[in-house]
Amino acid sequence: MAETVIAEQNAAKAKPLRADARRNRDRLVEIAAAAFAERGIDTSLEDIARRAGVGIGTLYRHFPTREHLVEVVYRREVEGLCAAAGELAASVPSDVALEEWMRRFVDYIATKRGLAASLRILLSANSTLFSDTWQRVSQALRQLVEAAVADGTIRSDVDATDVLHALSGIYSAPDTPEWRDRSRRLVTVLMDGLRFGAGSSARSDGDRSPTRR
Amino acid sequence: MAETVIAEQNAAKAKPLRADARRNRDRLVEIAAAAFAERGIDTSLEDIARRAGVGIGTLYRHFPTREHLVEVVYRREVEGLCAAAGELAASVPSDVALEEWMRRFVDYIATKRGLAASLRILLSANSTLFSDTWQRVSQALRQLVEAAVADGTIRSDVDATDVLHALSGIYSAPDTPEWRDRSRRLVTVLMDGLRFGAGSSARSDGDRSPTRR
DNA sequence: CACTTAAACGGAGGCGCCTCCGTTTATTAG
DNA sequence: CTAATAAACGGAGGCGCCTCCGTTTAAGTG
Repeated sequence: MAETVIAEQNAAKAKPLRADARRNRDRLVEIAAAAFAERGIDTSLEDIARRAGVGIGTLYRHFPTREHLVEVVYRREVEGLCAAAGELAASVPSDVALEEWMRRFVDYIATKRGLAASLRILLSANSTLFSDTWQRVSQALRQLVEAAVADGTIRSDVDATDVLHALSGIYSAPDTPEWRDRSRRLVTVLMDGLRFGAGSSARSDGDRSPTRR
Repeated sequence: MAETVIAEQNAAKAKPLRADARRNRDRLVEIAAAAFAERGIDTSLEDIARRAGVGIGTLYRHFPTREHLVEVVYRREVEGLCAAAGELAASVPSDVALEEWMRRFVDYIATKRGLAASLRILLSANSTLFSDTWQRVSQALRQLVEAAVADGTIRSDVDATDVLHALSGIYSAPDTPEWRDRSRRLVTVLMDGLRFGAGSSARSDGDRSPTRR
């Protein structure tokens, strides 16, 4: 029990996987992600298989244990969040990209709140998973912060680590009903502070920061 | 999931429990202790009920969750170990009592080795349980050490904390096949060291310490 | 195409979990 | 001793877990 889950095979290695297998696997992960988010990490696997329209045997062939499935879903979500950093950076001004990404980060954590206990167990039983995802998130944030500093849209006397520390309060905050709103407000405050000492350029949107909600 | 298990109701409080109920409960704990030791913490609860000659419903009435049952068994065993300290102290010379108790401690840990992972989860999910048992064990050890120091059967420049530290290496040692023997040998070495600087009296058994197996 | 076969599928079945509730029994009052 | 009753019993039943294996199918081969 609680043995470390093997890291997901990074594409193209070992076996290409048959077309139907790939399809079923992807569908399972998708349905599972929705199910976990909606009904918690203890959702019936049989139910997930049913919803995905495959037999329970198929689910177990792809994911030998519940933990395997949870890990894959978790990694996929973290990956999605981090990939959004690149897309945002490419489509909106750097400070807006940073702000929007932090909001999504809050939303992401919000969906994980209910799973806290179970996730903690998973993460402590699988330290690779923990460090992998933490590293990935840091990297995404660094990309955004450095771009914004380079553009002069936020002050230059901060770095990604500072922002990460500022954000980390979000983790430790108690799980109250107003948690999400409070956290989003904190992001706004943080961004105002970051923009405050920014270089001369990029201040065209003088009304964005004070926006509430 | 993983909610803290309520501390066992200390005798005589709340409800005296009907005779048959008390009997069944005791029997369940006893059988469960054997089953956990023998087949691991994941043993089927149905099987435990079966062996105890009661219905599964009875088991669940007494122990609403698997964790409740495990906790009670665990506390009972720690209690037994610690109670042995008093008995030993009353029946054999103080240094022998200390030595024998440490051997039992090693044996006790040995039976818990296989359960390490599950126990860690239980202990981290229930900090009261952890501190309670740790405190209880320390107290038993202190009783023995102080008696032996007072008798002059072991050196007087050590205290229970020192011995506890010396013993704690046992916890961290890797779980190899020869673990038990090595640990027992360490206890012997430790005792020799403790006796070495002892007061004049109690050296009648000059051949006990060097004994190997 | 037809054929082959390794790969993938899926569900029946066995087992354990846990709840619910009709039945039995220890205990107390008379 | 008998009756009353609260407490305890215990197992059937519903559900989920997971394995095993007979059936189906995608993807090469001639």
